Amino acid sequence: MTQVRTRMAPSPTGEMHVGSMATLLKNYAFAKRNGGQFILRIEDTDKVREVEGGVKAIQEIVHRYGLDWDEGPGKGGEFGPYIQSERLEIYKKEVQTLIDNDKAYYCFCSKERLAEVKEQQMANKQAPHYDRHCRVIDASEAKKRVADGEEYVIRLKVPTDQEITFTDLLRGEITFHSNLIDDQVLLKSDGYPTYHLAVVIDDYLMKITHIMRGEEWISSTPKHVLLYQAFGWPVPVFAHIPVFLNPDGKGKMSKRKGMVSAASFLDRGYLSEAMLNFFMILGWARKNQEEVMTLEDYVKEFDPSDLSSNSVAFDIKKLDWLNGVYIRKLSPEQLKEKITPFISKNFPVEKIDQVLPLIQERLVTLADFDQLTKFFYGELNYETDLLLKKADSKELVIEELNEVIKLIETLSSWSLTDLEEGTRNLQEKKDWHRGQFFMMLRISTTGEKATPPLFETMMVLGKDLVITRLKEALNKLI
RNA sequence: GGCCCUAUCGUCUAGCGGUUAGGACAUCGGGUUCUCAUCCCGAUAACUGGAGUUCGAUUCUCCAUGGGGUCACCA
Repeated sequence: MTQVRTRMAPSPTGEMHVGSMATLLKNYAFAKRNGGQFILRIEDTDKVREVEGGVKAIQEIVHRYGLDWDEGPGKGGEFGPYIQSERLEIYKKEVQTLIDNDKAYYCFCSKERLAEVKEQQMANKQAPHYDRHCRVIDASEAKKRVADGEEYVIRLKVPTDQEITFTDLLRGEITFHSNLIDDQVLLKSDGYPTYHLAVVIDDYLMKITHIMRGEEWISSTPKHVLLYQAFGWPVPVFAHIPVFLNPDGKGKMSKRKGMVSAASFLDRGYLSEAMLNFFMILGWARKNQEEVMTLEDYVKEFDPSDLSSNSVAFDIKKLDWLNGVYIRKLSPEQLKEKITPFISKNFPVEKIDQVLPLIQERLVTLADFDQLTKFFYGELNYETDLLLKKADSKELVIEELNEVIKLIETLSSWSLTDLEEGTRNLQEKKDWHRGQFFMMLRISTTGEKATPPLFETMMVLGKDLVITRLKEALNKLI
């Protein structure tokens, strides 16, 4: 049994998409499950679209998700370098063997001519494709034109009238007809390889056994198969993973419909563990049907052939639920550490240890912290009418407030039991409507209709602040 | 539009010829409770359609329809 080796090969052209991270997870898990290696390779062959710091950002986001690679940038490995722009000589050498074996040819067509051809084809309602204008150029003539310094690209000489079949782990055999395949550019005029050339060469040289990538690559896979054949290399196992659809189930998940970068979810208060768990259960279910699972569980069970071959909607509601599950699992120390970046500058830090337990089960994302705690500091701003809710009269509320203030001022100690017992006794003795009374207190001390339990909240606020706010409420009424 | 992939509740799925078609999220009820949340209980809700194959099709085959992907010197 040969060693399982998987890889993820992102390009540094922008922030990594959640779909890419989900695919990366699958590659990671499958390699780990089989005791193999997971390789990270940077596909930076598009110098036009590359963004500054992109290579570094890729490594960072993988680490932020709690994952790592066995070989790749920053790690090394015996099949390096793992950054394609550092492998240009390899591609040039390999593509030359293709030329020598008549599997590829030089093309001198200008971009203008290509555009014209395309326009013509569109006008005739034909599918746009390269018209193979340069395919017939004699090899020696081509060599001469290259030597003369004429600009060129190298194209794949796609065979005619041939069926190209490959096996996809999720779907079985997939067949394309070669006549429908374009003579793909392999080497660009700037000397860089295209994705198609580089991916085949690198996957072979890096001994990748299983190629798990997005479904959007299915239609270019026959080109890759042709290349493997042209090189005389064995074809690896393919597993094309379904794409994420927008939460509404319409169309491939895209920037147009919201934030899609893997980093943005973390920045919005989703836990990496919840994100990973979410990726796990989108399009796959473990044997016992349980949905909350650890990376370890997943690695033990994940098999790409069990993946659903249908594209799946990115259901934010389910993610929210999972995130809540993971937040509730956090120890006080873990929660404090993870939520720190989301704490407002105005929040009184000395109260954090008291506040966190009160809001933990109420957090959907870590970013909810502000909304849930803003009444612990700063001015309250609520409609006076709220104080009167369900009350028979304004006078009653005024009486209630006066009595509670008196009670709190004479409390022997500021303790939860004293405060709660005293207040409850007062309510019972006076026979005030319970719901009305407690809601009125909640509004006057927090300005909110929904808060953590009232007495715990008042304890955290402190005696002075509670009295101040009760008096402010009173003032609003008189 | 051509080519390729695909089709079970609103969503993610289990099912791999015979099931009261199961679970999770969401939704809606109810309970616990000072509100919200948590937690517990319950309910609504699905095999896209049509031909075959078969004693029998959600399950196998074909067609239609729907959905998705892809058609660059981008990955």
